[in-house]
Amino acid sequence: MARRKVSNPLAFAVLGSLGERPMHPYEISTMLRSRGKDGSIKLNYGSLYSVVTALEKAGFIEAVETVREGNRPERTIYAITAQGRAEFDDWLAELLGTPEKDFSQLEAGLAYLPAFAPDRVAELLEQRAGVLEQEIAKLKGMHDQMRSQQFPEIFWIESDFRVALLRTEVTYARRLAERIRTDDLAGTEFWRRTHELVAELGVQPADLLRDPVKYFGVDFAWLREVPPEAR
Amino acid sequence: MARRKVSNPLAFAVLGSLGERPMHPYEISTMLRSRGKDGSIKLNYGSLYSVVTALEKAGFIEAVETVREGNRPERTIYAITAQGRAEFDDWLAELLGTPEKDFSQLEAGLAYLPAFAPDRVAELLEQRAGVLEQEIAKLKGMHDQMRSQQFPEIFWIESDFRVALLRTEVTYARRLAERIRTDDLAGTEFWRRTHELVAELGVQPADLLRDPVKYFGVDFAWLREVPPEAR
DNA sequence: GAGCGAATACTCGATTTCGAGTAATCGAGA
DNA sequence: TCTCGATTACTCGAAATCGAGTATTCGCTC
Repeated sequence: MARRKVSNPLAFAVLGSLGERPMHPYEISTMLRSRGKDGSIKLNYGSLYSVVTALEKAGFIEAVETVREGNRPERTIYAITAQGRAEFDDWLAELLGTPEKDFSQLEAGLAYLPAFAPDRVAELLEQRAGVLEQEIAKLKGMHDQMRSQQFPEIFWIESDFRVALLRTEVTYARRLAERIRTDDLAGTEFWRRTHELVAELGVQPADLLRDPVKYFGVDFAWLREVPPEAR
Repeated sequence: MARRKVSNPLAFAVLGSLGERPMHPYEISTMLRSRGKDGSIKLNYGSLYSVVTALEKAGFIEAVETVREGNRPERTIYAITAQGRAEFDDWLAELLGTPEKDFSQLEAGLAYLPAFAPDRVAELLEQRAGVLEQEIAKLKGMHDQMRSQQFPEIFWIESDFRVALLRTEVTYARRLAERIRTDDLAGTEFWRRTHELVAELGVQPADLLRDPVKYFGVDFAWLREVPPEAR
């Protein structure tokens, strides 16, 4: 069985919301949106309702009332249980205290950099940096406004952290693009040459590495260190 | 229909791997592991085989051969198709050039900070920072070794980026813990007091905000700016 | 040469996740 | 008063995800 009975982060948000007061699912979703928490925790309706059902089955929340207004669908109001509070407590402690691997899309892309020619990569990275900068500016605008309203920082600290991550990404992307363009990145010449040869001779990159002396005029020491299964 | 026919990042890695040469699925998995790409792209067997099937159905890869060695299960060897190459190309360009929102667990945790008392939060954040520092040290050790072998940096750049992200997280966590402890974070006193009152009086946090003058002796200007659905 | 742990190469089915679709109501303007 | 877009409140089924389980073989030691 999975570590948590309901492991979707949205379930964590549901527990957190119901910890404040009983609500019906749709109300949880609007509250999350209006507080901007949907920027930190992925919210979608399909997941919301299935997660609520799962939390109920696990005994973390319970239906306390169903009301019907006019001809609208019934709204079931849920409240958190004692086990639910314990689960939320444990979960928050884990989220804060125990880092678990996040997978970022840029990381995935970087893992396959050699597939593109250096200049193409540099261009794309600069494009990314530009978009991210706009995103940062937007967030900073919101922060300035909240700060000017004396709105306590704890209520939007996650967004501030987000800015820190985005800044790191922008800086990294810009810097990497620069290093690629100036051949400062160790091995860029080899990388560049590989793509030239592939374009000129129509061979596969793997062929080039099978006979480096022929194609590059040198034997790469590091090639000998690569275990066969990574070839 | 989803933007991509097969959207799991592992599918991207499969396309990237088969772009080098034809392989059978298990071989892809061992190669990803030995190259450490499984640190950047989540790899698990269940997903691997279903993703390979989906890629085949979409025409991005095709079975070229099935071999059987001894009594072992048959291994089906797949190769990438022209459409598959186009898809990989498009996908990599998107991963690099177009940022898409990543959700980090710390961000999710920070979104619910007010639920814990300030000191508890500071403690957990410092615990997190400690663990992350070990992780960073491990990665840096690997990088030093690869650098000393002259192993081209493009082949492990994603891991270097990972270190940049982890560093940001450590710095942020340490700094935030410090700001909480020293009441430098705007609103920390209010936050601290809230938890004291909840502990002393046994009331709900929401009740305190319903009559701030009574509990805090002041009226919070920012409270009036909070729209009712965020209450 | 028997025993055993690691590696090989998957399979399976139970959850989870998703997001488009639906259907009613409300409010603003023509 | 009629219309039309936005909001409310959810449903549904297809697709994705997962990770534990299985069965074989290899290499090593005792």
